[in-house]
Amino acid sequence: MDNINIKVLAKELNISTSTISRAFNGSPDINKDTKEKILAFAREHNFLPNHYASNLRDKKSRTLAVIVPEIANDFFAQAINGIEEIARKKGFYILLYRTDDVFDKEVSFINYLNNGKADGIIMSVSGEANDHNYLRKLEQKNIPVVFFDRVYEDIEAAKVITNDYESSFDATEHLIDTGCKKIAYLVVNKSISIGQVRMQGYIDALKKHDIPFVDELVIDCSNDEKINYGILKKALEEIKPDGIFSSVERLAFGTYYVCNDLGIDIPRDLKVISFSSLNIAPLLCPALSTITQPAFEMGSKAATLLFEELEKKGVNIQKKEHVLKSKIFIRKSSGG
Amino acid sequence: MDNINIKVLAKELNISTSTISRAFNGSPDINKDTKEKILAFAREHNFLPNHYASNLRDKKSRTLAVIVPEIANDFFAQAINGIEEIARKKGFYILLYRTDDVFDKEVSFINYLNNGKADGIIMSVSGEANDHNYLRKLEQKNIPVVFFDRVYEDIEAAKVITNDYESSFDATEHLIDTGCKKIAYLVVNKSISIGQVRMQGYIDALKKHDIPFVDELVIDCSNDEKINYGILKKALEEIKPDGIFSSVERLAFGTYYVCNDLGIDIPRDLKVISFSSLNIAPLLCPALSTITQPAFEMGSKAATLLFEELEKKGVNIQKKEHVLKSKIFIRKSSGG
DNA sequence: TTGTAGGCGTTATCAA
DNA sequence: TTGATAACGCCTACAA
Repeated sequence: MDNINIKVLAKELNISTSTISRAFNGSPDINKDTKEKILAFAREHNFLPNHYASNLRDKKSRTLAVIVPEIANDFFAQAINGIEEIARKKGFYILLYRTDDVFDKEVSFINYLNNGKADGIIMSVSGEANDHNYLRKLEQKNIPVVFFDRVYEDIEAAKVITNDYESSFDATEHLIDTGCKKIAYLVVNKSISIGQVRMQGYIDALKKHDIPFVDELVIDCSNDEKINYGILKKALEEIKPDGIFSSVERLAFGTYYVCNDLGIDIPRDLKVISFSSLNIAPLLCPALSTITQPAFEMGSKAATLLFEELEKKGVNIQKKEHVLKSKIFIRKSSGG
Repeated sequence: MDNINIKVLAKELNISTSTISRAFNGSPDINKDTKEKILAFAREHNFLPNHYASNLRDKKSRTLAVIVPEIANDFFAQAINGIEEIARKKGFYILLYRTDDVFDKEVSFINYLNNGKADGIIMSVSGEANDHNYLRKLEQKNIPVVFFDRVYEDIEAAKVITNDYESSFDATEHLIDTGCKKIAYLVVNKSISIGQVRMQGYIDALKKHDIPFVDELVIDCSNDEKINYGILKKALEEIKPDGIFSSVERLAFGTYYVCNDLGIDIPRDLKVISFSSLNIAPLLCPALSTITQPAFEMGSKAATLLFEELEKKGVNIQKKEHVLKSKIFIRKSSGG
């Protein structure tokens, strides 16, 4: 009995394949003893129904695709945990894909998902918007998508985001309150929606306090640590800001490194606050003030919304933005 | 043309299904023009061959299962990246599963994988060894397994580990060299192999320097931050070690928090070194001395070994331990 | 180079 | 409560 399957089992037990199948699917139409006999025999022979055959019949994979720009990142790792938590309760598994912020990888994976690999998709988008028709194809196939954190505005789907504008406004205002006059905004990709929203909060806070917005203070960085080091060093040396509002955790770390090397004292010479999901922000030198998104909750919320869509029966789910709140933690890096 | 498939395409194009199939599988037995016509038409109608049907035929899923205790953890996140890198090159995708260090979850997932969901498995095991027969079943199904970091000694499989004994010995000796007389060893689960190996390095380093091993200095912690805080606080207050060798990153952080609260000065009163994959260890207060495993490389090595097994043709792959080297970074927390 | 046809392993429908 | 049978969508001998 090498390649065991339902047919072989049926023959061995002198039972039909339908009955075997019923034993595995919690069907009520089966005698208890028969079922037990089948399951016992199956266990003994290490048999389980083949997923691909089942999926082919059911057109269901019980798999969720999760697409994120990076994995080795506190925010995304925690969000994945949140997704997994919900998925697990539903008996679903996670197919994980990392885009490295490369648009083409996102497109190719989405296209790959287009035929049966996953029942639904949860994603934080890679980058700036070009043509999003590759996502629209999913609709035709009834594969729902939920965005979290980084979204495409032009795609109709459930979206889980945080109150980025408000947090950014508050963070910037906090820096102003501590006396900063020249606050730089650090961003990785100015053009993606999240970078823009956060920048708008920054701009409006400046405006409220009659501080002119200076283009030069928007420091556009890359995904490469070394290049960023150069950019940040140059900015700190030449522009000499007295406050930093970083829209991305990594850039705050970069700032720390540069400050260490240049002998700039945080918070005396430079106050820093950053979006960050780092648990040990209090242990940094100095403790980093953070705007912390509820990463885990965002993940679980996104998964919950996805399951609502998957389970809907004719009823239409609200494809709208669901806003969760970030928390601001003032610590020593901004004088707290 | 709602539910499109190879048959529908065939009818539309007046071509047989086999030819359609050939167009998608890089078969040489097809006219170039025919192929182009088919692919163009398919693209236009947003068609791709169904994975489940293909997998069912081929008995291949082009999917790798990755099982880790946690995701929101620098070591595992980096290792997953390494795995993904290789998998991607091979056109494989990642099914991710987190065990939370719960043995039963590991068993249930492995059993789930037993029939077709993945072609191979890369795992860092959850916990102490009980009965590992659930893993042996995979062999029967020709689903290869590669372990990394945390392994089961009694299962024959390729294993990617680091020179833990040596690193632990060196780290402990380093603490001794800086003058520590009373070094505590922090561990989460004494009984799993990795905790034991690291402890042995610690013990042997003590022995070499004629420092008696004291059982009380082995601090066995849990997976719960709060409980650990209590354990560590008690240990630091009552046992008053002058050195800490932590086998797990999290416990070093816990130590930092306790020291902050108790006013214990690192490194003056207490020197600390820890296994850790934290990138920003230099930014901690004080900068943390670390034993850093090559997490990314471990992941990519594990994946490479797995593919060797998957691609083997009759040839037997060496199911042995592959040892990569950790690096020790001496920083301020241990007086560096 | 293309077409025919059988089967991959499962499950739902229908009949018994 | 059980069994026979026809799909699910694809791929690969084999034949043409």
